Amino acid sequence: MTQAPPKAQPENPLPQRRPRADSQRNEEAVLEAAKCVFATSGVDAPVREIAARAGLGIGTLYRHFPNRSDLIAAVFRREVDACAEEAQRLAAEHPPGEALMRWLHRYTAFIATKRGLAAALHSGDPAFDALPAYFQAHFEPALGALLAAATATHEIRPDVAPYDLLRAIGNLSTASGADGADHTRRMVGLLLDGLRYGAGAPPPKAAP
Amino acid sequence: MTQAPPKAQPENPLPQRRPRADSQRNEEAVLEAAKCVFATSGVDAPVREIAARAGLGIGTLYRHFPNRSDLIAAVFRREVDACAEEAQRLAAEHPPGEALMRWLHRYTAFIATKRGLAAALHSGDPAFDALPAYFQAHFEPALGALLAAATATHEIRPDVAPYDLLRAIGNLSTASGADGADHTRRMVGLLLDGLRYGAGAPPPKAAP
DNA sequence: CCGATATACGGAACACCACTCCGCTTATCA
DNA sequence: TGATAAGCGGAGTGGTGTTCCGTATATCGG
Repeated sequence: MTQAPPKAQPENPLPQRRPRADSQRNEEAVLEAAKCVFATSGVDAPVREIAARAGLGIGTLYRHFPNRSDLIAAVFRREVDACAEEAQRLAAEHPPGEALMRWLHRYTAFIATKRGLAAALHSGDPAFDALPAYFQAHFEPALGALLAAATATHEIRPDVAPYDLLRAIGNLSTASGADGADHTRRMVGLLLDGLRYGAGAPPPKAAP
Repeated sequence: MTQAPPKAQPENPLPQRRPRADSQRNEEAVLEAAKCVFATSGVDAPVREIAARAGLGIGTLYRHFPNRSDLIAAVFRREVDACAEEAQRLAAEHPPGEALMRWLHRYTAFIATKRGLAAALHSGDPAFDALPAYFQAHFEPALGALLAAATATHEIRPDVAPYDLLRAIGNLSTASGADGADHTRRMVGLLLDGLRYGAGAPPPKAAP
């Protein structure tokens, strides 16, 4: 009597049906729409606006992201992934020094779009708790590889840790106000010149 | 015909009646209530909560502060005033070195309550535009006087600018996370020890 | 190929927010 | 001590994030 009937019991622990294709497509559409809306209107943009841009109902959006902060966190992770992957691509397509410089500018652009998000990070919402670790786990190896390659060719000095550089650029980018963007660009440029300052020797092979 | 009637025209440019006593009392009550509510619930606390704590209607609150950000800015200015005034009080009641250290800890406490506000400052709301200047205009002379006095008695090194110290403590206080408060306290302590490091000589009179 | 059914969709409805409006109250002053 | 302008209170407005549930549809056993 306490046993389940012989059949017609849906297996709870292992749902067998593969996820619906439209569901995956819609989640993708929401993320893409949210990325655009956050970029243009900031992270405080209404959820309805995102749903509208994705061409979906609000209910659908909330099915995929139970609340606003989950959506913000998902978009953030997605952009971290994209930026970190670009490090590999740049390393494959350019010489080490140039790949490094290109990526650091790419990273600066990434940080620049995260002004509002930095504030949200300190809001205490548990959805954001894991983001700093995610950030570090992806960017530190990405930059580490670029730095190692550029160090090996003596294009940059060898004594700069990836994490320090990530943080320094992040902090420089918090400068805001009238000429905030300009000030950031100049200061980051100065920092990157500093990277090249103590290099061993410009050409690939030159050792006494 | 186009002229005004000979009398009974209220003078527009110079309102003669002195402001009503209850109005001043209520404005004061709103500021005090807002200070408490912001401290306990953060700057995102509902306006209704502040009005309720002040024992007033919402309309009354909005009569004094046309919108939320005006109220936040007013509370901020008020706390800046209180903290800056305390510098004078401490200078009068303690020897220069101790007055300086006590005030810097007071300032650190002030900064600690401004986590959410720092985010609001970058929100683009024009009500906050003048706050950084207000901040600097009050704190720089306050700290400058304390530093000068402590430098004169050789209790601290003479080469630290007030503005740098204010900013450094502010930036150290942005460290958040698991042990954010603790980390801030340790780092600020270290910074203040650094202040004493290069002093000329401990006692007031000792010159070779 | 074709129902059966779990899964996903859509948007009306809800709770809460900042902010407005206007009839009523009250402090000020002649 | 009125007359009257200034101030007060809170219901109302418009907009937000989030929930709920009837409807539509992709998947899969037959």
